[in-house]
Amino acid sequence: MASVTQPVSRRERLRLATIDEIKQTARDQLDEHGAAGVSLRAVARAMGLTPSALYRYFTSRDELIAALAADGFASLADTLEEAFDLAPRDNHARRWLEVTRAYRRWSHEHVTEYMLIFGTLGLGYTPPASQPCDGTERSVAVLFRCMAEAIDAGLIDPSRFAAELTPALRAELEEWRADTRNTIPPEGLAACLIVWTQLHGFLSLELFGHLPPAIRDVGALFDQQMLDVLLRCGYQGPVDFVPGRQEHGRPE
Amino acid sequence: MASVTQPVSRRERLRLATIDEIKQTARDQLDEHGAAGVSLRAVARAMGLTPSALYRYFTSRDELIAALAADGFASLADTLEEAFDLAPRDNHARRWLEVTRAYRRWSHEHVTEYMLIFGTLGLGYTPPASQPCDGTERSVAVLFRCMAEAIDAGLIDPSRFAAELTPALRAELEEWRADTRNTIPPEGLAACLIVWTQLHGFLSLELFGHLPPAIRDVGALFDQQMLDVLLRCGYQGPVDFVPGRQEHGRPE
DNA sequence: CGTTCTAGAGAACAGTGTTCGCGTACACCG
DNA sequence: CGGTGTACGCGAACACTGTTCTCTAGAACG
Repeated sequence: MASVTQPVSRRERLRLATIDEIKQTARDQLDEHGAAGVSLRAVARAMGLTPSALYRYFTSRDELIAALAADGFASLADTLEEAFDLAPRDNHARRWLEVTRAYRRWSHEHVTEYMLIFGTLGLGYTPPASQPCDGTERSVAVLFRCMAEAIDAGLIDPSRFAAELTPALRAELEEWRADTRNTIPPEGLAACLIVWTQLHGFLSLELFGHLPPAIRDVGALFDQQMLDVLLRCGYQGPVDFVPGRQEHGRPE
Repeated sequence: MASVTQPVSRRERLRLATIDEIKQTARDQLDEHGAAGVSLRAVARAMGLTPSALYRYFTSRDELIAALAADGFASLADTLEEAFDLAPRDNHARRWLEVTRAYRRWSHEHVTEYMLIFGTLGLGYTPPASQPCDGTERSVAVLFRCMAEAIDAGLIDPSRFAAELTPALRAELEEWRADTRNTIPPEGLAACLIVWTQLHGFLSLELFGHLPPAIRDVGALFDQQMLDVLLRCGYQGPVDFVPGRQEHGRPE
């Protein structure tokens, strides 16, 4: 959270402060009027500045919004890491549920930022190459750590995926493993991708309003899917369904 | 595709023609510059019209874009229904694969429209209530029909979901079944929601560039996940993995 | 034929992102 | 401490945008 050292002069510190103020003001507008409603002029107005003054800190509006998205992803990663550390280490299903619930909670508390990250960015066009903005990798890393430790503990046996993977796909998963320097076998990575897909798919449908309106207890459905996907990945430890009350029904 | 009858006067026909021309011009801009890059003035310019003239046909820019989204959804529904009808009726896994592949193909051929539908709509803010714009229901209906027929054929036994559903959740699923007038039991609807989540989650991650770059053969991963989710829902019929070449690796 | 109404033009307003040139006050260095 | 450079902010300007008026030519209808 806090910066590591203070290698900055007073000048630099003020500069970083104004950058933060700009981003915070923009975030407020983001929450109020959505991604398209973030206006440089409005930000400047709220700060008592001239529009052109903002160009000392961001070269364009798109860069500002990209910075917001990067910050959002980092915030999500922080939340996930915290949830991971707080969750019980011995109950892998429970920890998985806690982490994914934290994910969902974050997405509800930062709807616009979530849409900024996972929806079209509100920018002119979508950035084709996913810049691995650090937050991305950290976030998925937490999810994958849940899987990896469950595998290591012998509670998940992803060997059933072996038959489903083509040789080429297996090779690419191996390559990916080498890139990210983790120790999960290709079958485990396939499992990781499945749970990550399921998690993201659910929240995406929920936040964009595509879940059936009859479902009011969305949290219960979420828990069901998150625990079910774990079971379907070969998890063999104890699972307590209907665990604890869910705080969030529907957003708003 | 074609209109049912011709209850329109000549005047009305011309009007519909210009509406179509406006939408097509806007679609071109959508593909080129993204959702945020659709400009009423540019559309008017391309058509040799005055900006204000467009307001005879759409009350605002947002309404134009909403119309584009609705059309997109309808187009997706058409594609899915066609794929469903063309697929073999006896091999449910195969049909499921064909339908989901058609879904993916459509999303690749209509990236911007997909993002318009499932990402933030490029509008000022996201419409909180998902207006059931007909295309939505038709699209998911096709997916659910795949499941329903597999259940009816005795090839899917979703009873294992029974233990995962809370009583409240089960009641809401019953309610939803009554709303949509289908015959799928609550456990089957839970299965439907899982496959729908998995499918949408995958495409959303892929299109927004969040899949690991090492995966080049995205189509193979897609097939694997789509068949796997079917198995995880209790499908017990024959499944042939590595079925046929996939035409699409990565978009672009 | 006369009336009605519609498609479109054209101007105007408020707002936007972005660029450029000009001061000025502050941080740094000799 | 005094001079100097530079980062900062201002203000005007340009080229856009969505949207709303008023007004007119012309087609459709009775």
